[in-house]
Amino acid sequence: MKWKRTHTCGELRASHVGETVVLTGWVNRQRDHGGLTFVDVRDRYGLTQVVAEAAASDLQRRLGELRGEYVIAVRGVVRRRPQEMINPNLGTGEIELLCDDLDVLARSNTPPFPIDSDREPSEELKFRFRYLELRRPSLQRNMLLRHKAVLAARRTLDALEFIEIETPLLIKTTPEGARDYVVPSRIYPGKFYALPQSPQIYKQVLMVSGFDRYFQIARCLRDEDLRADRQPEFTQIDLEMSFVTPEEVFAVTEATVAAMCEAVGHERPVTPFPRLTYDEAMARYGIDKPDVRFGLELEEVGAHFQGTTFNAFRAVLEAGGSIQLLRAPGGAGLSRKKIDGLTEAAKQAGGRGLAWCKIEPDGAASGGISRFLRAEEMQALQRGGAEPGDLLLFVADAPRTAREVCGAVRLALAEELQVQRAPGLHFAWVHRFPVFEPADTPTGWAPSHHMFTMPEPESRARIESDPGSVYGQLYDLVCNGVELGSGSVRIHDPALQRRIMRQIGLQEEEIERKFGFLLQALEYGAPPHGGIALGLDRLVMLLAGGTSLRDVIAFPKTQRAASPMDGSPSQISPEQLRELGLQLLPGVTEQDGVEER
RNA sequence: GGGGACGUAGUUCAGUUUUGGUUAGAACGCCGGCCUGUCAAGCCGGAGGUCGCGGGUUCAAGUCCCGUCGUCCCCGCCA
Repeated sequence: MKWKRTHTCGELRASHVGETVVLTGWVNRQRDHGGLTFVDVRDRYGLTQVVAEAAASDLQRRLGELRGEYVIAVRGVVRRRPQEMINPNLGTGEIELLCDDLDVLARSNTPPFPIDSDREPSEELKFRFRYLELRRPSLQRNMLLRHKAVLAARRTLDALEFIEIETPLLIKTTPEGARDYVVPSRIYPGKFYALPQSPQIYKQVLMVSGFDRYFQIARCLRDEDLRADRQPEFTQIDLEMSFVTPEEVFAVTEATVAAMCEAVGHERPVTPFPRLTYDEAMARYGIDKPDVRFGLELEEVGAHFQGTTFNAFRAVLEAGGSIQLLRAPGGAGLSRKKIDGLTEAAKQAGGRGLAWCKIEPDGAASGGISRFLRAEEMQALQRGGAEPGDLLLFVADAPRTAREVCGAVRLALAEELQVQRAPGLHFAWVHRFPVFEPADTPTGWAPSHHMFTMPEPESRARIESDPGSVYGQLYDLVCNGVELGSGSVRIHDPALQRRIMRQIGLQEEEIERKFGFLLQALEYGAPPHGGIALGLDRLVMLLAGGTSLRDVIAFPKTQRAASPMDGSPSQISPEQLRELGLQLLPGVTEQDGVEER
């Protein structure tokens, strides 16, 4: 390099007029007018117009030879643009650089897609040329936003006396949960490490060690199928505190999240965040991660139908089921086809169907199940707020199913009606979850979150006798219907921990083999502790206004968990396999679908 | 594991169904020329195609059928 850069491409203003400066960057666009050539130089800070005039004809010829994405250094004098040539869309639009010399630092092939364009290339291309995709303004912005958010989190947690400690990536495989990514051991042929699904056990051990406020920006890996909001490797802001109640975890989390919002230019959210219990969330929204930006809340209307002659409702009520009502104001205008679409949503959510009727201008019910509705039932519904023009949707089923199905219909209905959502980010806590949920395990129960959650004291006696009624000190942070994080107060009593493990069907031998080290640690003075893990990628996605984690992760994987840029995953050599004591099953090499490039 | 959408020039797409039919188009980009105030510069000219890949039906396939690969969305899965 002939010169050192003196300013960035987003920096120069009218106040710099007259200074001789050096800019470096990529050629964004070049406009050759014959006797006058403009080159826009771009770096991550902005764009500056460089100009050469006929007076310096050789230089102008060299500028004219520049092509898109060439990397250059330009030296020149900052000059004010003529008044009518000021570009108000550009931070540097008041000035331009009158070039006196140029150094081409690197040439570039014609890029496979334009960097400076709103037109979206195919996902395939963007993956293959991820480094060029990252050069585009939207991802430049998102990466910067992510950096600022993480920095704000670190600063906040540091100020609150948290210390950042790294935990291992090569750990022991644990049962339960997601499928592990596994790493073969060379030194112990036939044995494997697992990559962590979260630093859960390590952070609990750190509490035993006396690091009473720990955090980590932790990479987590889960070998499960991908979604727009799910990558196989993702990042959590993982934190754990000793001697705490959920309230203190809430306060720390709120402070951290609020600081992150503020750091990236969002309004600081009002704290404390609203809270609702799991039961309340299920009763009002039919889901444990409610989108509270709009109403359309569920209503239990079983009581209205005690004497119903409508068989579908009567059978459900007699079996102890529930009837959930979703009232869609103005929904009477929905076509039969749209209502069928909602019924489809109900079925997809595990429901048997959707009962509905419309309220006519005169207050009478029409369509759907209207002919089964008796006068007193209609009156009860009207007292409950049903008005002319409404569409009433009913889900009758076992209580839990009825709510879940109705919750799914609620979301579909909001889409269908294009219900106005409150703008901005709406955080909320959902807490007091059941510890166990019915599952296909030897005991019929699995942890609803994870097995380290402290059951509420009053319900501990029922762990064995009535697991479904055991509530835990468990909490989720949700935002705009997205689950952002989840945490709990943990069990620090080894005996209680063993009871929970047995209740989810772990055998004594298994407990010792897989969790013996944790249980042993708990025998040596384990403080009461609790914490939370926040999905950093999802939070940043919301802050950035993106719709996919690919928008906020520099090098994400495709839906099939591959990285087309570098070609991972890839085969390993026979030597590597031999060294690890591994042999591939016949046929697996042919199944390798990753295209060589 | 299952359901759906997409794949045509360097890129984004039209053409594919209704109807298989001569030489597959557009815009942007690229290459060359002209041009002293552009900033999505303009004007003139040019090059550029394995219609993802393989097979089949047909006198004839971008178009119909089967398979396969890739990308995306969803279900299952994700303590």
